[in-house]
Amino acid sequence: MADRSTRRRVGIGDVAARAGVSHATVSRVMNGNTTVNSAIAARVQAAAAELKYKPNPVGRSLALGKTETIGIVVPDLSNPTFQSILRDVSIAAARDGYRVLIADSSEVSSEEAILAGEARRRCDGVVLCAPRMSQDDLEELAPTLHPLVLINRTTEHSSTPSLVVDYGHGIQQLGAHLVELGHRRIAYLTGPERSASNVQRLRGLEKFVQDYPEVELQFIPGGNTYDAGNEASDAVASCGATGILVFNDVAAMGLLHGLSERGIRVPEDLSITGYDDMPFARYTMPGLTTAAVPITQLGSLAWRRMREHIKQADAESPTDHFEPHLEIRGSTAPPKA
Amino acid sequence: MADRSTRRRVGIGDVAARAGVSHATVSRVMNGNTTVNSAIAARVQAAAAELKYKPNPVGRSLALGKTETIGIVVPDLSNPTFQSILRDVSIAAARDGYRVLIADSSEVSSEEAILAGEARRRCDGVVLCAPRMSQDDLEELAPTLHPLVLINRTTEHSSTPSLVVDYGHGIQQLGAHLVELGHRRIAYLTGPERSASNVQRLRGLEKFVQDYPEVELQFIPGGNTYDAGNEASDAVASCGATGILVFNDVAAMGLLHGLSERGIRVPEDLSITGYDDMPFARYTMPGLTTAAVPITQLGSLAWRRMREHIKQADAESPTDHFEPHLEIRGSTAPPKA
DNA sequence: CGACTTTTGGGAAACGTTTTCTCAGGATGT
DNA sequence: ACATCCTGAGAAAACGTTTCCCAAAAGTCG
Repeated sequence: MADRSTRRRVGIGDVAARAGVSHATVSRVMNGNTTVNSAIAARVQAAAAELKYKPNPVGRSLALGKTETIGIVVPDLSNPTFQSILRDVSIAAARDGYRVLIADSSEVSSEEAILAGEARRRCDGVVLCAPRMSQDDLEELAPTLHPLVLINRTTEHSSTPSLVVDYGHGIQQLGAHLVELGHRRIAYLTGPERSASNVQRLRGLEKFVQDYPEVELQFIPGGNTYDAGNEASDAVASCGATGILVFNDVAAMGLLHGLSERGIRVPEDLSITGYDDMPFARYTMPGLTTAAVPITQLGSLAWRRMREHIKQADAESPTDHFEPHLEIRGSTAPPKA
Repeated sequence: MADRSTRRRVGIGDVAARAGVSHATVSRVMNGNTTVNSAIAARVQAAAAELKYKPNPVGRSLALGKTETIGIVVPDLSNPTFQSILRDVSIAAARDGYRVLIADSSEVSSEEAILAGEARRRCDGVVLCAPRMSQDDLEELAPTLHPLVLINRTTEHSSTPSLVVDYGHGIQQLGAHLVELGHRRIAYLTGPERSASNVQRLRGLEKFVQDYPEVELQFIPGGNTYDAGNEASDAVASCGATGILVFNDVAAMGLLHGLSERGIRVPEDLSITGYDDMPFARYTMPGLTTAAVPITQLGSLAWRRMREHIKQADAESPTDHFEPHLEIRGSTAPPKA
């Protein structure tokens, strides 16, 4: 079985034998340890090159106690927001020689804790996007996961860096925008009920109605998918509002499509806003007025925080805030007289 | 340093000590080996549970020679096609207890081989999407990567399963669709020059002009991004063609937007087709006529092939073909008289 | 009740590295 | 010429598992 003439991977021992030195020396050379005679080093390099030796990362990880990999837990990889985060984290991490292991919890929040734990065991740290996890579960889980970076969540225990988007503020801006255009009857097409960012939007809307007592705000159950937005079309069409705040761009696009099929024109008959400013938001017709989340900075900053905590367990753990800004496009206009 | 009272992770040894048995027995219990007395097994289970013991996957991987992880190399995670593949592969693999490590080559084809090699060393197999890699490089690389599954590429050496979309056929269908609508002057807005799937489209177009000698086909340099499509707007507007075949949906959407800004109406003034049928293609206004690539089957089938080869190195290696089908929406119509 | 088989669990090797410890030998200083 | 320092490389331990090999215990059969 240990037949080395057959297809066994070339190991450090093979290089050592070929260069006529010990394992240890080969290891030293491969890791740029300078305490080795340059003539021998050259011989080892040559042997390694001839055999095309590459250190086995698993053995390396075991000895070093680190994998140079981080895990990222997302609720749904088909969601553009998480795709974007994943991509940016991955690129930022790659720049520092780290890789990313993905764990898609498929929106099953009970899986998130398990997946995160498994990921953590395989990786040097975890980036956790768990919008639905209860706060209690999060508080319990977080300490076991360090180094940990949270996206859009925070914990009591302050040693975990968080990156949070101020969803409440963004929705207020969108609401204010509609009011300025003259809308008084406004509806919010909600997101997933237990989503943390949906709750933030609801809080923002509470403030919004305080600031503008003249508006009449109603809530229509929605979701965070195209289909959810699309299926809400009838409810939206008959609700009497002239301006619709939709949970996110994806649902807004579903709604946009549904309305167009019903002959309702946007923005002439109804103003629609999205949320996120995902890449395609500008490509709808009309372009979607939305709150732009500066998602690009988010991924790379997440990695920066992660790196700091990997290097130094007690690094500072600030909560980074991201302010969405209004992106006004064609889907909003003054209401019909 | 090996101070076990401080924050060291609980290992198999701790469980063994607590249960009053040896490492070996704990390992047997954890792996469901039935040759262990049920009373002792229960004791071990209890000890493991009390200590919250979870086997260290790195040690496990080293002993077992497998990581239960596969790598996936993609040229660009912001491309919806690869996002989709990644997601589906990830979900399918997760169902069998495998994880996915991502490697984004950022469109740098010289990186692809290196990334793939590194991924392979860390994983039990690699799914490779390398549309730009030269055939020679691919032939040289492929044997070193097994188990390997190729997306949209094939190799001579027949032990590598491939999943290929017949891009040539799809573009012929799109062309035929335009001809049937009455278009005679048609342009192809090309993709990246060295992209394998672009080459396939070009081959398909050769056949297309043979089948329809009456059409006048011209080529306009484009790309695979929104911006590339958008920037080609002027060239497209002034080329005299009435129907435009665009490399993919993303570029088509960029073009659509650019044309709309210039006051050119689609499909009244110009018919546009995309390619891929990405999720948003139906949400543009007008909806994009496109060749739908059955991308969902692709990811899960890729995993199935991978699993077969992980289990059994000499498993069959078929080339799976995917036929795009025409998806006719609002962006195509008869040309102006 | 003894010989022979079967269970069962421990010891030790294996997986492929890195790193500490140790010591040989050359250089240096006096 | 001798003691001392330093350099550099090998031996061995460590990382955390799984699994092979064996011996002891237990069971079976005549």
